[in-house]
Parts: sequence; structure tokens; C-alpha cells
Amino acid sequence: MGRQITEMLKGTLEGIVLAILALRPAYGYEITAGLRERGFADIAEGTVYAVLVRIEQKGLVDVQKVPSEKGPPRKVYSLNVRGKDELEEFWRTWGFLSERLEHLHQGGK
Amino acid sequence: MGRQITEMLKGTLEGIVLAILALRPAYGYEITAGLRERGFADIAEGTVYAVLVRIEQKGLVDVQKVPSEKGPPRKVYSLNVRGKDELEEFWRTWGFLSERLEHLHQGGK
DNA sequence: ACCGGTAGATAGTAACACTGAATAGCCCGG
DNA sequence: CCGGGCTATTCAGTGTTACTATCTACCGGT
Repeated sequence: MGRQITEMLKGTLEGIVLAILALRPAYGYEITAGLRERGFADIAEGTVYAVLVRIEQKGLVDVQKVPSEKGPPRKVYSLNVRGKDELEEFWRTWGFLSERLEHLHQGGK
Repeated sequence: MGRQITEMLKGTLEGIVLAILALRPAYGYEITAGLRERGFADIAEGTVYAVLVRIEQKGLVDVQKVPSEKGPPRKVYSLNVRGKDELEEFWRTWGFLSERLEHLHQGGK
């Protein structure tokens, strides 16, 4: 899309993935598809997997390997308690930033 | 504040500074003060100067050195045409992301 | 002579998303 | 039976960004 959205996604993409996982557990390929459905059309697959590795290492998700009918086994990620806390914190931080930017957009001071 | 807001500011801080400059020309120290007034209490001065160097190199601002009554000379930045275009693009990108996140926050799919 | 407020610059670090490619399993058509 | 296409994951290398910490510089007051 452009370098602006790329930079904006830093700090939000992880939250977006957590929010998707909050709806229901999912595996990487599925999450990528979900992102495309939700308008994030050009987020590379590799990027999503990198996020998943990160949130797993942070202990925000539980992981379960599930055999697939078609293709290699899936790694199904589900949000755990720490992940839910992190997601709440994400929404708070987003709200903070969003509110201040809204002010700036409408007339500044 | 926390690492979350730090990461979210990547990609938005530059836009925020451009938005402040759109209100009226300003110099670094003044911009930092403006950020604090607007709730961005813990953005380091060094960070702001780095942004200013960047937007100057990108050619988004015009710069004028003005002697100060108190202290070393000020570098006054004013948004030029390219800067205004960039700012508009920033608001578009922000709107895009903001809208999608709003959807996710309210019920997801 | 010193300190606090004003004003700007910079080197080094860590986090993050992207690119591009590799690997691997499975199914179907020719 | 074999090669292309879909599913699914992984990884090395790159560039951008904000933060920390520190340094320089000018001025006024004590």
C-alpha cells in the first residue's frame, strides 16, 4: 500500500492479530485470510507469521498442533489470560492515541 | 507511558508534528511543549528533533533561522506544499486504519 | 562562578514490518 | 506417476522508527 501504513502498523498489527484471536482461535493462514477480509489486503504472510512467533514467545497465546485435511499440520493459536490483558491494554493505548489525533484533526489546539 | 504507545507512535509521530506545523510555523522546543500540552507528555526532546531533521530532509518543510532573546538561535519550521500533501495523505491513511480498528473493536467480523 | 531555563544535535540501541525465498504436505489433472 | 496449485509454516536480511543518554551553546540571576 505505502510506506505510511507500513509504519503505522508497527505497534498496531500485533493488537489487530490479538483482536482477531479474541473472536475465536485460529491458525496463521486463516488469520492472514481474515486480515484480507477486513480490508488489510496487502499484509504479507511472512509478516503475520512473525507476529505469531512473537506473541507466542511473549506467552500471550496457547498453541495446539492440529492435523489438516489438506496440507501440513496447522498451529492453532488461542488467546490466554495474559493475551486478553494485553489486548485490553492495547485498546486503552489505541483509545488514548486516537482521541488525541482526533483533536488535532479537528482544529488543532 | 509504555512500550505499546512507543510502537504506535512509529508512523504517527511524524504526522502529528506535521499537523502541529499546519496550525502555524514553530521551532523544535516549542513543538515539544505543544506536544506536552496536547497530552503527549513523555515524548523526549531528542525524538522531536530527529523527526524535524527527517521532515526537513524529505523536503516537507521550509526552515528559517531566527535569533532568540534567550538562548541559541531557533530553527523555525513551516509546512510547505509538499508537507501539506504529506499531511493529507497521513490523515487518509490514519482514517483507513482507524475505521478498520473501530470495526474490530466493536464485535469483530 | 555557577545554575537553571532555553535551544539544538547526535551516536547507539531495540522493536517492528517487509521482502523474498525456502520447505513441506496434500490433491487433482493429464 | 508426476508436476502444478493450494495449504501452511519458517527464516535471513533490510530499512524505518522512537528512545536513551549525552553533548554543545547561549543567557540571566544569585
